[in-house]
Amino acid sequence: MRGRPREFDPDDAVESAMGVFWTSGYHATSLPELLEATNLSRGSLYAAFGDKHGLFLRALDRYIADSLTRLDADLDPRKDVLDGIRACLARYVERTSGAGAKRGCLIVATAMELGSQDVEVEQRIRRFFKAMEARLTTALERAKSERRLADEVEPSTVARLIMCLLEGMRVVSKTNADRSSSQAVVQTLLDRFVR
Amino acid sequence: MRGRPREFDPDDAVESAMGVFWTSGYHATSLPELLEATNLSRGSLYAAFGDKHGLFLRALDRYIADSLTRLDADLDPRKDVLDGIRACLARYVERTSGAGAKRGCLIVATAMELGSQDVEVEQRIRRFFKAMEARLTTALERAKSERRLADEVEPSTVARLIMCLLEGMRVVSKTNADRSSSQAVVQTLLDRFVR
DNA sequence: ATATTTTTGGACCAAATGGTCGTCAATATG
DNA sequence: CATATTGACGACCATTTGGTCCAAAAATAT
Repeated sequence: MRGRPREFDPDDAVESAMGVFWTSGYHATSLPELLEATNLSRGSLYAAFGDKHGLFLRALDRYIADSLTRLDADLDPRKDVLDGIRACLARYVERTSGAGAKRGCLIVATAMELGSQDVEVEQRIRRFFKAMEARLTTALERAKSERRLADEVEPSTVARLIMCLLEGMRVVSKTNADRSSSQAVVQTLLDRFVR
Repeated sequence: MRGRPREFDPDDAVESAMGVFWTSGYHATSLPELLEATNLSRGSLYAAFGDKHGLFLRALDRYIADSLTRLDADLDPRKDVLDGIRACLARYVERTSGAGAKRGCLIVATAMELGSQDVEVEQRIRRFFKAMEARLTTALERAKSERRLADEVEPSTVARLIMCLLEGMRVVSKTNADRSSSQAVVQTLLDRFVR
């Protein structure tokens, strides 16, 4: 290609921007903050991403992709199902304790801040939850077929229950990052639904 | 009292403001929007509430008070415990379906938007969750003493589990307000924890 | 070496932001 | 009635907002 090559890596910029949006939310993040975090000038940023909203979408997409990647790693079909589910829950327990908990979750925050006002965002959030629910459902169906899930219970319903529970933990732990109570909740859940 | 009397009811103004914050969030709500919703002039609003932040705190306090009032009504100690818990859950199912679901929950939205950056807000949110958890715990202890709660299970842990689940439902239903799945989740929960 | 293409950085902009203040109106008190 | 006190209103303000644009620089292809 002709012309002067880019001096920055767009993916790095997206990652930096993601960090700012993550800690501050969309509206509370200003252009100057974004510029400082990404080390870009206004011109470069707008040329590369269109506008603040475009950059946010990129950041959100990245966050979602990362989340699903971790989920897939935890629920790897080659592993023992229950180990996978436990790993997944354990990860959320970690994420809802200590300093990390205060940072919250970009998806949850975005769902609440823009979920019903920005169609592009709404679509992404909905897809994420659908994807997460689907992965959990698959895992639970596997558990069920191995007779390791409680009998009377439907995998898809439990999947949604777990998803809501985990996301709710992220909300509550924003102002109360108590590890042990998250731990206890997850343990109780497992006790009642799994064998 | 001396001087010209107020022409507006501050509580009405707070309620109107609450509505705007509820649908748009703190940062996305502008002064002009607040002025239109409350029918106040800038001068009056600032004289009565200090600033945008002060008005928001009042609105949040009101929302919290309303929520706890409803919770207390549902979990009325004079009623059958399980009926109370069921009523409480049913209320959340209602709130997470249809148009109302898209509006979300001011507490959850505020927790995510300001929870870790605004100490006054953080305090209020934390207190709310503590209060909600405490009420649920009390109800569940009553259920336990009546042997209507699953045996191996601890009321305080189940209380937190339910709270997280309900708040998580509010998050997920922001972009997927499917009544029947909320219904099924709640039913499954009851099936596994209650007799 | 030159022409071409693209990036860069920041000056610049209009609009919107939250917030203040002075003037006038309405009531209570003497 | 006169005065003191408070409220209402909107003009006004400094700052910040997201966004545009252009001149200079830089790097490639010819």
